[in-house]
Amino acid sequence: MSSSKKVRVRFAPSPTGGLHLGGVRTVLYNYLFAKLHGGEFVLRIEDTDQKRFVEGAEDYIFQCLGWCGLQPDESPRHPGAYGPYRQSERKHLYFQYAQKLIDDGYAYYAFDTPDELEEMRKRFKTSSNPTPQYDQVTRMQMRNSHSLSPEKVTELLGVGTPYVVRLKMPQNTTISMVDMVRGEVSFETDLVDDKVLLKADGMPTYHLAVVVDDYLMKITHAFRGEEWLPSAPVHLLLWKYLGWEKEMPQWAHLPLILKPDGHGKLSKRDGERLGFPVFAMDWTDPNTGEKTIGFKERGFLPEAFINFLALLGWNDGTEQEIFSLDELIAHFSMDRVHKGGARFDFEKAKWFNHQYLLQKDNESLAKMIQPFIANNGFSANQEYLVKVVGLIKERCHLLSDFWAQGHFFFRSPENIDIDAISEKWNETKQSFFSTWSESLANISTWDHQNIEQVFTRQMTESGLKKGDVLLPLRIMLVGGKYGPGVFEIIEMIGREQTQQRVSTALIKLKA
RNA sequence: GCCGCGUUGGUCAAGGGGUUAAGACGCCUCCCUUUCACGGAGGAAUCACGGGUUCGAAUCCCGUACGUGGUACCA
Repeated sequence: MSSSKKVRVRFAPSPTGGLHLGGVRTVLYNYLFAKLHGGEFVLRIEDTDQKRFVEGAEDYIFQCLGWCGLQPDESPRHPGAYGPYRQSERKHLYFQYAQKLIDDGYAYYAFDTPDELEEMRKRFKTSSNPTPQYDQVTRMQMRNSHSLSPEKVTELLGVGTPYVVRLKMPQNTTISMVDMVRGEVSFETDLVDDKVLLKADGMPTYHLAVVVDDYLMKITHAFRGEEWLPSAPVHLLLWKYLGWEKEMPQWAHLPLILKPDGHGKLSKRDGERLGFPVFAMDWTDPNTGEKTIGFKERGFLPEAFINFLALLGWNDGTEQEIFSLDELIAHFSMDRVHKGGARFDFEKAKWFNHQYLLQKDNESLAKMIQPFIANNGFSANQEYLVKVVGLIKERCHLLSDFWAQGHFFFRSPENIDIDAISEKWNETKQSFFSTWSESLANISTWDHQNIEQVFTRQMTESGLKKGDVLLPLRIMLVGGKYGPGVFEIIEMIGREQTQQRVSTALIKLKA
């Protein structure tokens, strides 16, 4: 490890939409690594593709990082000494490096239009080579500063012909590197194409930008998704050609997060299909108006979300699964990151959240569920909510579950599972409930112990057993076979609500 | 197609020549609770396949299969 240099890592998203869970995990690993080594975590915005710019996406990224508690040390909003932090604002920096590569013979001008490229791919396409590349075999048949005479090139440049700059891949060379998670990996240059470095609009592609920026920003460790591994040789070559080989960061290509079922990388469509979030927070596409739900709004605690993500592809070798952020920092190491992709498991994610929910005190939980109750059109004071939380939290996995598990604390149940009691219903029960309900008016001390005592006495007098009446009572009150103790519910919802719900049910049962 | 990377129960995974192959989620059974959940006790379930190397392979090597990623003037 480069011991002398201060550790600097970066997360470099392109602001094109919601922040994917895999992106958050990449941020997390960057963050953990940086903090563990007393380094700096920088956020750089990769907005070199102006066609894909999405309004609000950058702001959204900041919000997500804020919610997760993974604040960058340097970013467009808190610039350090290496700004600007948006590639679009760094546009002027890249040309000189492209020029240097051309001057040194490592890159060249290419004048081919998009149509010509398409034509080439069509022309060389065979069944054994379905996607022909712009490479050493096709290079000389295209219009570029290798195939054209110097005079022609000068002329084309002179009249302002649009051009791109391409990297000239060397022949018959093996390029290898040591990846922090995979060990040594190698590539044959003959199989890599001449990547575009500078686009016709003067913007760099990712390939040039990532190298130039990582160099200029003194990045020491570069972590990214495994999908980048195939283009690693391009980047390796660039570091070398630009003469910065000794400054090159150490790479780590992180395993992908895969769909829970079927094939491929997890996408937001899977979330919609299977009913779970994929983005960190709600994201509304400003162009289509399409809204995608986030972990936050679905009821996750950020600590749980982070903890779950950390363990998806990494573990510290012990049996510990619950880690605070500080513990994660202390225990994290890149060489314990898995090589293989991990399937996303929403059930496990919910389990983590449940663990964190249980750790929270009722006061703070009550505050947190406030918006979820409000979403359903109800509200309650903090004191009441604290009690509700205390009664139902162990049966909630997500903050949003508090409504499903406790809606009856706020209103009469919309539906009553009458079938569950009607079969064994009889006149004795009917009259017992009727008189008991009325007698509620006489209870002086309104607490669940007392209510239960009275209930039990009357029940016995009527010749009934708990098994006969407890379930019916529960269903009258909450609507179904779930929830905390019935007498605690009665204490909470009060005399009138109880009487009302019982009488409503009694009418239905009689009919 | 080609190239890269990968492969331990359904899922996350420990284990890196000799283990009864951990643990967690989920699932099932039982206990607790006359609901559900929590909690407790159990259970089913795994080294992709084929060849080597070795006294001995989940562990090392080779091949195959499968998965996954890439193959853009997108990142």
